[in-house]
Amino acid sequence: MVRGMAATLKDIAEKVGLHPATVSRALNPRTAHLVSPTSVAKVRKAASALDYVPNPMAAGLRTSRSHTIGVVIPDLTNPLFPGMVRGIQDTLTNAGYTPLLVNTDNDPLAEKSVVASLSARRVDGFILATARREHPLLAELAPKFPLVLINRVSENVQVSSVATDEQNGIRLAVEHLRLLGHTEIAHLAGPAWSSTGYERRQAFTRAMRANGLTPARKPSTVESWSITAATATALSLLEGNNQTTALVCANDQLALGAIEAAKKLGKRCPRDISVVGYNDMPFMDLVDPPLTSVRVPQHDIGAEAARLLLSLIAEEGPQPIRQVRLTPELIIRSSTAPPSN
Amino acid sequence: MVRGMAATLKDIAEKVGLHPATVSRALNPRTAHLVSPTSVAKVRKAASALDYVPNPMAAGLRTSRSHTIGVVIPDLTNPLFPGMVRGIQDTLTNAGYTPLLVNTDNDPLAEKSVVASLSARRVDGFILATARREHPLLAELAPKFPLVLINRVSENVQVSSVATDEQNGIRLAVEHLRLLGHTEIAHLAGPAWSSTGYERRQAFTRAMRANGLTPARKPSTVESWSITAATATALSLLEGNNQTTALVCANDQLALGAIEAAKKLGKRCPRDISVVGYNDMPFMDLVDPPLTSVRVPQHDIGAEAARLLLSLIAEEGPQPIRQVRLTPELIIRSSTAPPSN
DNA sequence: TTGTAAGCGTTATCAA
DNA sequence: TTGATAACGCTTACAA
Repeated sequence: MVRGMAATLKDIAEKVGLHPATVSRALNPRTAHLVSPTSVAKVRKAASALDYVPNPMAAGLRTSRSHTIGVVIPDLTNPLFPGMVRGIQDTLTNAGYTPLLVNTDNDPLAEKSVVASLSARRVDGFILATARREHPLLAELAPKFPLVLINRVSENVQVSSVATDEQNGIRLAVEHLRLLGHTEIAHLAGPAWSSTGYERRQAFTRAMRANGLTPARKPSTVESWSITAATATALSLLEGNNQTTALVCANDQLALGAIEAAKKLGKRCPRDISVVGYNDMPFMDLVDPPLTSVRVPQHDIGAEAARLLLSLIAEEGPQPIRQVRLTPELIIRSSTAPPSN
Repeated sequence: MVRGMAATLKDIAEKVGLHPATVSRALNPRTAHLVSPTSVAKVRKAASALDYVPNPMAAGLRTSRSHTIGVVIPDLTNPLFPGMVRGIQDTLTNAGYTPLLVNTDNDPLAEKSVVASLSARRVDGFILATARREHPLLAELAPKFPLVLINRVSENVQVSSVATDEQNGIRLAVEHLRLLGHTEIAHLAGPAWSSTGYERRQAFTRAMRANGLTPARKPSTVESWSITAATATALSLLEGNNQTTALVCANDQLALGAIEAAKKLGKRCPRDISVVGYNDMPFMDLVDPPLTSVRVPQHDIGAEAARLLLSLIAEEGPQPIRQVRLTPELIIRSSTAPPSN
């Protein structure tokens, strides 16, 4: 078949001597029962003989559903996201939906523009993995679209979400360090504008208290989720500080930066300083030293978010709010050890 | 504005007292010159007042162009791809196109089905990053769609492509090792079904000859692009083999597997064996030891492929074939050193 | 410069 | 059980 010449309902109708409307009904599982079995069979045969594929633009124009989902993430090259995106893709594709993936680079302006272009494409819903705590778009989007947040929850607006239990994850890290014998534990926190940065910082304070510990010092906040920024902040945290023996980091990039800083200061990880990361991105088992990290189930988060969104889309009437929390797991490797002094 | 109530051309037409067709012309940059400047101004104002966004399904149905591009990759969670995909996304989005991303997991059946679903969506073209040498779909797709291959070229079918110069990349690796003093150099080759595996293997033989060297032994072929498979193959390559002092690996995963195998055998990298990777994926500077690798410009490949595809789409008449080769670069780190004996 | 009218391929309503 | 018809929102000859 030549491009631009795909078979249509009309072609099938002519071939089998039925009306296009009947053919449409026969081919649509939801309406096929309205058509006589004989006709359905004939239509199906003709359809496959003609290599018929329904035109989603025509169907969408008529039904105003695109079977398309906007997936908004900060940055695909951040190794945290590919796993989640695949979870989303696998689930949506199975259900006959197509994800439209965009990046915001955590820039609110860029986010506004990509979300606008997704609305223009008439997506049927959104999965948002953007991490800013301030999120004006959310209030704007939530009433208009089925919506699921991943890897974070909303503080103000009532929206559905799939995230890990940060309290629990950070608690696992703190407990692990306490059990190793650490008491002087500090937190390398993520950016204050970031929802995970904020949540994990609070979780740290709480987990320390729950373990009967006092933080070695006020958490140091890294200005962006990057290794280089983390190195700089960790440098000033660790320099001339022989008290702190362990560091709970708000994600793996920060942990890598902390290890880098320790190396620069002539400290050895884990001998002089234990470091725990968060997310357990790919290859964290191969860095030097292999990183102890709180694993978040990336594929599962994505898959669960997609399932949840599809159920919201299927929902009649007002959108229910569902908040799913998945359980993180501590992966113990070689960046943590008992304190040496 | 409430969901499902977006403004249409007709709404604007009523507001400004013109016909919808005129409004359409005024809003379309390609036809705006046919409309009086006064009308254009009025229409533009009304359009933005009503938050008008064109409905791509309606436009697409009429023009049979979806402004959508199918992007087919093996697996998004392979760190080689996110950079390329972002290059594609950034370029396509700027041009008003939306990429539709799918994974094949290198399974020909899965590939067939995802490509079918993309055709069903009426994509305007394809970017294919699938790596199998046997590729029946290619011959089928090429006559029907504008098409660009990335990270590989086609052996049989004439299609456009953007890839790095594998000859050159492998040559950089071999020369680097020779300059360090290695003469007993072996190749850990990628799967034979894979086009890069095949190309790099050939390139290795040629580069050795060009450097006046004889390969330490016949290349060992790894059955899949995975670290574990590579570990197994490298184990049997290195075990009881004290002759080989350097390994050129067909990609970074294989290099990581080779290092793992060396460790298991009590060999130290780079002291006992030098290892070179290919691709220079993210974090290869942080593994142990930091990996010397041939860097391929991931973002550039994606961006260039998108630009090329857009130019093919704009082309009238038969599709020209353009083969772009980008230059790789050797990143020297600590997995290579002079031979110690 | 603008209006008219037809049609892209589908689905939903109504009638037979 | 099937057919006729209209409509979704847009573009594009063609006519005025």
